[in-house]
Amino acid sequence: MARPLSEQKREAILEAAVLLFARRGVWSTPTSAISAAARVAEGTLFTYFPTKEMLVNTVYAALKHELADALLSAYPKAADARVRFRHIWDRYVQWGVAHPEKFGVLVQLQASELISAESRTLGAAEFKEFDRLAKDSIRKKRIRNHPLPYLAAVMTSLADATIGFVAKNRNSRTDYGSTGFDIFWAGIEQ
Amino acid sequence: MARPLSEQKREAILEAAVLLFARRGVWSTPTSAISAAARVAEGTLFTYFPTKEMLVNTVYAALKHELADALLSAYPKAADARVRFRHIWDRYVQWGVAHPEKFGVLVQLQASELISAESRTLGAAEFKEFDRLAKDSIRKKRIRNHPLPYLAAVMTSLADATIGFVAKNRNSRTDYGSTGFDIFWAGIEQ
Amino acid sequence: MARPLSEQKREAILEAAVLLFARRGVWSTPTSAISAAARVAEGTLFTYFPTKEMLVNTVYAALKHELADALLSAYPKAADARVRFRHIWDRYVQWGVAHPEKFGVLVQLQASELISAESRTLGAAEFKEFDRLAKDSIRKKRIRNHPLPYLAAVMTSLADATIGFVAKNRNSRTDYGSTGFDIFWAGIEQ
Amino acid sequence: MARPLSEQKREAILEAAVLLFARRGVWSTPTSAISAAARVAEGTLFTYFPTKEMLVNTVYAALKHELADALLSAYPKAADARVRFRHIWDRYVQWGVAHPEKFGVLVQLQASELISAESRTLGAAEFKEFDRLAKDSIRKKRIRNHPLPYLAAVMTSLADATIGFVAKNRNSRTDYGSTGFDIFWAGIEQ
DNA sequence: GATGAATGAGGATTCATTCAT
DNA sequence: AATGAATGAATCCTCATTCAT
Repeated sequence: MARPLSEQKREAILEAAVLLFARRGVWSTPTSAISAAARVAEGTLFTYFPTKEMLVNTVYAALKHELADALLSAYPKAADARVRFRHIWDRYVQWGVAHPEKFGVLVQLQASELISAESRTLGAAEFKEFDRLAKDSIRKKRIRNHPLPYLAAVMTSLADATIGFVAKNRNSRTDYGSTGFDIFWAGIEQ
Repeated sequence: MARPLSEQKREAILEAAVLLFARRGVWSTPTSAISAAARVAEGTLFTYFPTKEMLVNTVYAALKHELADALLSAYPKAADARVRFRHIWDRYVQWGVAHPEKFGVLVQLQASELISAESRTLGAAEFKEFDRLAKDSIRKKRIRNHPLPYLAAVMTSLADATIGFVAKNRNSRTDYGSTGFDIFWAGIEQ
Repeated sequence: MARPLSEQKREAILEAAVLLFARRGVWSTPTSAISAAARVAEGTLFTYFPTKEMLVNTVYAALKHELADALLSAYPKAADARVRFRHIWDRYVQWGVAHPEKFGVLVQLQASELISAESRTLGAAEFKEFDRLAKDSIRKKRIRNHPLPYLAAVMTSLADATIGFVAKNRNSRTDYGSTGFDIFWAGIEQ
Repeated sequence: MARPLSEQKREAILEAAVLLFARRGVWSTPTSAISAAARVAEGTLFTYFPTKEMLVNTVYAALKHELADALLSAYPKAADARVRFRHIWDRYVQWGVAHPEKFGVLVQLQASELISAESRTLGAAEFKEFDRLAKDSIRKKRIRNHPLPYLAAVMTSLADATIGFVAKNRNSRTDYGSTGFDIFWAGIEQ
């Protein structure tokens, strides 16, 4: 048998891509820079990702997945709706603040025509726990009745906007994380 | 004597740029495509905009300005805070829905590393009426006290998220425009 | 008005291409080598020939045309059929011997999948004087009746084979040029 | 102990190469495509043929050999010169018509700079029966006296040209195979 | 100022070949 | 010997920008 594909190299490429995308922008980072940063030959990148576009979409999927994962650790399944929303909100914002490059790349990719419709659909599907929570809360009349995708968009956009403020105002009077959630919750609660 | 720069050509270039940026993405539209679409020679573009980056930033500024302008037409200066917020919200959303290419480009540019910090600052400054309204409303205790830039970000991000839903669901039951504003208002009112 | 396309540069590129194709083979000569040899920037080549394939097909057409032209100078229109055939034969062989690179490239291209069907058709059309002569000779029963394209192929292939021998045996006893024609004529005369 | 080289794999690679060379051209077929078609690993190809060039030359030699072989089956050693020439001619043309891919590749390689002088010499040597026949016929004054290599070239080039016409005009009035031989024979007979 | 040809650095891939398994 | 991942030089072409006309 030949050398097996190395998960380690794949990861290195993915990580290097995120880092460079964050620093220089997706379109301004050549694949050669990525392979160099990953300490891999230029050609090797293409044995793991057949095109740059595929690499970019994989980066997107990976980040979405990581973010979705972060939302669920220690998720208080049984708690009150507000508590659960707050948990998700907090994790979301914390992840963005803790991983500014990753978060920046996610935002960049969100707006990019490089991400296929399929990738977007798959990315959205990662957040099914949010959907469950929202549906449950609507049924229990804790929040007003809105289409689930819109609710998700509202939370995401608010959180995205919030992350920047938290990051840039760490020692300000205002706790943007809490403030943001309060706005969000007041906006949707019944 | 030298011919003076033609405002008409400048406009043609700018319009062509917006159209093509919307269709193909900023990075995937060569300046040559823009000059062709504007019916202008390749070199001419550079007598109006010394670099592509400058052109992009000018496009950004122009769109920001146009949007800001749209918010103010028939602005009910004397009306109640909620009415005025609603006016701005509606105009914002309407503009986005009515000019999908322009709106799309704005979103793209927002997330792009091509837009200089200066451009962003200038862009934000266009919305001083919003700031005035917000400050006034806080003083009058119609809305809770939040830093003005954050309030602006909250409204913008919510409206941005809303525009997509309005555009894609024109004949759905849900009136995303109103729904969105209700959420926004409930979120910030005192 | 801007700089006009330079016929001189076009020629230089074409000539450089022929030379390098002859030396290194079509597939082994990078466009960069051609532009360098033509003392032109790499990009310039592509303003004259949009793709390498187009360049190759143009080279082919140019050589075919040059060869066809050579056949006709001082063509004895009124002479006897044999004399006219001999004229064409001689000119063909002489051209091949006098321009070994060009001839070599033509042979190479003949066998290449880079030459489009269209190019081949156009190339064949250059030799209409031969067709006229052949048709006339058949009518006058100077040569046997064969389909014109086949007759052309017979002459061409024989001449092609002959050229190599003439070139490599300049001072041999055998005059391959005459010998070849004798074989050709004996083969087709009535 | 090491596994011995497998004649079967060698053949598979050679056959795959011919097929792909015919379809896509020698230069446009990557070795990886050949190994894939031969159901062999990419690296394996190189244990049988150290370089692509070697592989190509081997393909050439194999085809030349196969063709030469075809000429001799049921060769009428004792028959009249014309009959023997006709036999060789017919077999040659038939082989080309019956194996269009192989024939096409041979033509391609003939014109290619990939084939070493040595390969060409060895290839020519395969046709010694033709030389014997020619020498004999000259001595017996059945054909005119020409250098043997030139005679071979004349026949080969005529036959090559003929094969294309036979292949493309299977149900035409003209029997290009016979016609071609008649031309050839009339050209060389004494 | 307007034009569009000229420039050449840059970039995503490809591919023959090597080498670890 | 067989495998197929790893390598990196090489290639065609693009495109922002310059410059001759």
